[in-house]
Amino acid sequence: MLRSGRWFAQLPPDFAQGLLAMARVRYLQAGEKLFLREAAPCGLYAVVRGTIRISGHSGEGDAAREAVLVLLSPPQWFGEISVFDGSARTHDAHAAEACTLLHIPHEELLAWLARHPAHWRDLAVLMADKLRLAFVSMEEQTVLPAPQRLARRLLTMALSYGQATESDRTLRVLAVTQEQLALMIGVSRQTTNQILRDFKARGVLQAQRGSIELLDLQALRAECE
Amino acid sequence: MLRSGRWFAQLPPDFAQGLLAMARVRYLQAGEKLFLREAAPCGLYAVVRGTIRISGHSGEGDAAREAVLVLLSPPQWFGEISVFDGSARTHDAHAAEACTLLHIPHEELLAWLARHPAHWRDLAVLMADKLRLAFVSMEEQTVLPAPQRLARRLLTMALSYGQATESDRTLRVLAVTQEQLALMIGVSRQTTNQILRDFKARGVLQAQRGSIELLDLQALRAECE
DNA sequence: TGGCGTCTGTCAAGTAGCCGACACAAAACC
DNA sequence: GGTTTTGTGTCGGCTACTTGACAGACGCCA
Repeated sequence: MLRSGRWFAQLPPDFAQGLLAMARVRYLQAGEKLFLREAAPCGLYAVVRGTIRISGHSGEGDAAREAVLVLLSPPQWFGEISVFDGSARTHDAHAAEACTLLHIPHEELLAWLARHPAHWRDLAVLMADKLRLAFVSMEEQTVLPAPQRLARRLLTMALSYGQATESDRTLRVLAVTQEQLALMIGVSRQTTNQILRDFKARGVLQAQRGSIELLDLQALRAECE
Repeated sequence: MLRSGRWFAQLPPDFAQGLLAMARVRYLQAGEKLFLREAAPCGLYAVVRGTIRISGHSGEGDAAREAVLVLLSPPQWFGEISVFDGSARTHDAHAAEACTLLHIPHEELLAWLARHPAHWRDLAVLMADKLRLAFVSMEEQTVLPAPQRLARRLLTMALSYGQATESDRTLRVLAVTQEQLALMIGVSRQTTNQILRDFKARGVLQAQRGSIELLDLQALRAECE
């Protein structure tokens, strides 16, 4: 399963083995929290089953506006920033649904890397991938209107944010509510609903309760303009 | 000068020395290009004097919409993503004004790091800083209205995107046109102008042709809400 | 089985920010 | 020195999106 992820598949075998040897399996129930913003580094994670929601809450108190950064599904790895700089977590991580994770504890990983320093670079490649994605996403956010943003986000999610190696591993059904989708692309739920209705009318996708089924990836790509 | 940057100042001395030993000085005229999106990796850079504009152009042809990602001033380092993954550049880099840069060539840097693999981590910390900034920026972009976004961006630029170590090194005058500012925060030039007028009326800042002078950082912080 | 909470669909009213247009000033270029 | 270019200030009309409100549908749980 993990081997289907682009990053993990391209790791040197000894690093991949090392990671697996240090890994502990961790189960989360739907809604359970993994860590919160400002928390101390606790290591690296991989999603094996289920979905993790990475989000940030900006407004304090009752006027709290939440922004969902990303929904991580297998075989995504995450949590590496804190491994590098030892600083606090940037976001909250919650289980969007029941999850199975691999957890590589912080101290153990540091100790291992101290013995194999060349592999710092391999771990950094994971961060480089994310930085590239972040740049693309920032640019889209500033220049594209909502419908294109939504189309692109759906496409990116279907391709597991670029981590799916084989094209046949694209997800046809995305487990996401319209509300979460709205928070990701930064528009209201109502607008998201309108755009989806539009796409549905053109046979691009179909909406079920709590999930979206992509019917025509080619058409979706066309919607991105 | 470089030592006033947070990242460089915290580097282990041998890495800092190594970087300087490999560095070549490079001069750019205003408007000259350094590299373009899709270009092959050419190494790591540091701004010593002047300003580099990092931007992306999305629309092809005449309907080209440009998004300015960031304006880099001393003592910023950039270009490290391609060093890690060897892939193409994510953005265009142009000299916004006449610049002096340090350039550490790609192959040379790789060779040096091969001899000192533990320093891959130190270089990665630079990327970690940027990823944190990118996350914050993405969140702001989705949840905050334009005036707050503008206020925060001005503040971040004044603090050299978190790379200024001493607080007295904050820039009071930002060399940026309203057009560029608009492209950075993703609103029209007209709207940017309105918001600036508002800030000016409250004594937060003062606008000259091609630059903005921050008069009251505390008040600016208040505008961020 | 019924009840409640969450997700979805849709409307009407309000508004933030866009676009095109134009005037003016400072700089740059002969 | 005059001409052109580039940046700034400002207006009015228009659209996309927001907010708030409500109703129906599905799923979970007592």
